[in-house]
Amino acid sequence: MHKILYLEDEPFLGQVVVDALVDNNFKVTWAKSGDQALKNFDKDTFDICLLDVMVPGKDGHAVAKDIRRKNAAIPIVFITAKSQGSDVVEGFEAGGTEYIKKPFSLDELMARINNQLRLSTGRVSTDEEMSFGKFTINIQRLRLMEDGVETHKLTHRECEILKRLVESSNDTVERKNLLNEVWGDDSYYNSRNLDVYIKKLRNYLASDDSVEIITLKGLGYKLVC
Amino acid sequence: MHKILYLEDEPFLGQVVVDALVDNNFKVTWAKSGDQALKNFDKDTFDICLLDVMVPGKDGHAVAKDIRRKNAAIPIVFITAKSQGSDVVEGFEAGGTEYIKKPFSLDELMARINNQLRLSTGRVSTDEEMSFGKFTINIQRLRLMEDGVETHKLTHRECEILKRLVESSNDTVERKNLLNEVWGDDSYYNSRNLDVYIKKLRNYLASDDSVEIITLKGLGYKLVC
DNA sequence: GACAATTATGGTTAATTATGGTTAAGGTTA
DNA sequence: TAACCTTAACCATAATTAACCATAATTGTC
Repeated sequence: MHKILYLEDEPFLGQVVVDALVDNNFKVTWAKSGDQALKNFDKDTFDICLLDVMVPGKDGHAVAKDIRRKNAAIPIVFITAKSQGSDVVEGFEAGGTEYIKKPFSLDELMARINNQLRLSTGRVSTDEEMSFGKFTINIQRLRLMEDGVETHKLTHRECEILKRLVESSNDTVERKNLLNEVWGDDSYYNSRNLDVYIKKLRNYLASDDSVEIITLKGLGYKLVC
Repeated sequence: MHKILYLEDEPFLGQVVVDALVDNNFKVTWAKSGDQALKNFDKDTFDICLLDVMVPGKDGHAVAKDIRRKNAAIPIVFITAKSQGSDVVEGFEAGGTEYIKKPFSLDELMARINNQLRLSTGRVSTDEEMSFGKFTINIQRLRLMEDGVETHKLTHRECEILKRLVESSNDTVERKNLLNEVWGDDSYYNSRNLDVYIKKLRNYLASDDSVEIITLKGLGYKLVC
């Protein structure tokens, strides 16, 4: 989960953006003035800043300059109503890394923020792989391999669940946690759904006796290997 | 890649413009005085000159006259704060082929420079390019290259979608975001339409096994490489 | 505490629904 | 007209829901 510092004085727009950010799994600190933004920046650590330029008092550009002095690397995204070139230039001078003009769609906003985060964290791809028993799963490509040979393509649900079990291998994964992480809620139907996926995964893993998904009835599952 | 000679004495603006030029694939020589610009012009060969008129000492117009004497064809673009007609006339007399008034946006600047290059050499050059696996896409020219060799022309839609996937490579692009960004709405028909484009892109990318467009059913796509 | 009765939970398989894949036929526009 | 985009029709598969079965956990009774 990424932490974002958001500077916006308009309550309506601010609430809409905050909601969108939260939906997209950000931890949001919403500052309503430049001074408040800087105070928050000192108190906590953030992954990215989203600053509206036109706020009363210390504006977004001024805030950015201060932030940039303290942190040379953090991505700073500006929101502006002005669409003049000079404003963009000023923004880049202030240390901004991206610019969004009002009006913007929430999708566009999220795309730009994610893009900046990716750029800042280094865009290394690293095929993420995890091994257990004679199996290896490739998270990026949704593949299950046995002794290095691909045996199954996984669907993204299958992969999510298996990944979660492997992460905690030889340790219990609580059913309700699994449900909440994969589906976002632990309703009855999703619970039945999970049963179906566990069955599928057990079939995939049947060829290695040393690997088992153990049921802890009333609690959860444990992948032993 | 085109070589550009840039005369500018203001360090802030200069750095912003240099960064933008580099981002757009130019090799930049940044001179901070008229004399230095002329020295550089003699030492190297350039495809275009970008001269701020108002610099101390030998100004942009004077530099242009000298350059024009040595090279009758090279495009010269002036940057000026003055917006008076007389200044423009003087610029053209000095051999300038284009004029940009401060304040300007970087987009506008790039557009004018590209325009001049196109006029002078018959081909554009900023060429925003993105690479992944053994592929490179050229956004302006709508080309897909494999190991530097053009293999496909892309249509506008194909390019937009591929660009979006590459921007977020190894990360999920949600279907609804993709639809909203490319078509502006995520109606049923556009959704079927997207399927068709994904199919086309997969065909284009089939020759490199390390590059894949992964489907996350119910969620979106992910280009892994 | 032993035991069956009951209940809760998960297993298994199949049916249903939603989503995406594929190919081709219409439209549009330069 | 050719290139491109959109729509359509049909197919394939993933995700979900349903129905029924099995068993562990709990409860009640002696």
